[in-house]
Amino acid sequence: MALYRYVSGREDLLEAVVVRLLEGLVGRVDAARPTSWQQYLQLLAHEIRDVSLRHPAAFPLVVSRHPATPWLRPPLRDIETVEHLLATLTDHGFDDGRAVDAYKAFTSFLVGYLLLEVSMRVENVAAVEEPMNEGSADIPEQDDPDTGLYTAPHVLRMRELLSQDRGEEEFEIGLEMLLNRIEQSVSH
Amino acid sequence: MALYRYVSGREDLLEAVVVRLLEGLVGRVDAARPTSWQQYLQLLAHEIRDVSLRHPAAFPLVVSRHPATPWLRPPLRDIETVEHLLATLTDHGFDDGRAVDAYKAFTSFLVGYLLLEVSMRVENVAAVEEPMNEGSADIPEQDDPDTGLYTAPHVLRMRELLSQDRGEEEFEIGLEMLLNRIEQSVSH
DNA sequence: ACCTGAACACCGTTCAAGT
DNA sequence: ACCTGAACACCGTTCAAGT
Repeated sequence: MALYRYVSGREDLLEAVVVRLLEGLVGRVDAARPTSWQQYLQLLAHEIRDVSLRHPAAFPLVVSRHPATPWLRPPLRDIETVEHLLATLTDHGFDDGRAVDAYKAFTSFLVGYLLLEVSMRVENVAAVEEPMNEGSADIPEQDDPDTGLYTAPHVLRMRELLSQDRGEEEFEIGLEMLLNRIEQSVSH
Repeated sequence: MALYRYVSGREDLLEAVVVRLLEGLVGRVDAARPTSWQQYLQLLAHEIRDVSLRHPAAFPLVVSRHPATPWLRPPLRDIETVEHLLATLTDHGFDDGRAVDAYKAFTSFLVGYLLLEVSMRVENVAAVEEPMNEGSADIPEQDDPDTGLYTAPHVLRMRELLSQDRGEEEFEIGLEMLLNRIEQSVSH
């Protein structure tokens, strides 16, 4: 209860966690002195990915909490960060429309990749930490051959590939593709 | 309390909601008799987008609930749907590796775009429906010029563009780009 | 077969007392 | 200035009674 001296309640506490996770982000990107907008976005993307990997259980908060205003998009949830991003793109010759488009595509990309990457890890961690809170009875054990997999030969065959974690590679490829797309849009 | 006759508890209830939202999806895609894998993925993507737009408040559940097994990725959370997708890609000449890559990229794309699109709508709806549960005191009104925006000229200038909802277009463009990328990977 | 009141555990929050 | 016990409201869940 002592926490109530520092935060106004549960919501405020969670908000503070999110702020804490993201603080210093822009500063670290700046410190690396990127020379192109591509490098800038790449650095920023990796900083955020690092956050998500360091705090896999908390990262969903960053993504799912409502930002202060509806036009700020997770995981770039604060004005300072967005200002910095838009300013950087503008400096590199983006007009307003392309800059905003790039911001939106960039945030969607980050949410899509990082949320799924992180949720995979959290599930496994949680499964180990809490020893079956309600048993695996609710969720049918679908890797048990007689509950459904035998009617799903493709899934069965590709199971190894599906559970393989190539997060790093996939992230890199997706990011590269995104940058290419933005590059094309910026040169008409 | 009468619900406890039908579901085993809160978790089970939420799971049932998710199942309900997604049911019939594969069937509707099938009914449209897609002739290429591109068309198949496009139909599937639009079906899921329709779900998210019809149920913006419930859609985050689809995305954030742990699927039955860690190698199933939201929003394609059940074996039948994934089997159908993998089978379709295989039929169209994908090897296992590319099929799985396509599945992963496809789900990441859907999560990224739809979660952000939907969260924008929910916030506005919620803001209207519940008349200020804790006042706007916690969240500093950042569109008020003297709380931060005056130090963020780019954000201020692009504000209209940022809050514009071009969900449909953005989704279409992103999907097109994704399909192109998969196409390239499939032809080496 | 289905619903419901009362009770319980649990969690977020408040407040009056403690140091 | 900071922490804490007791109390309260609220929610998920159970169970014994109701029809």
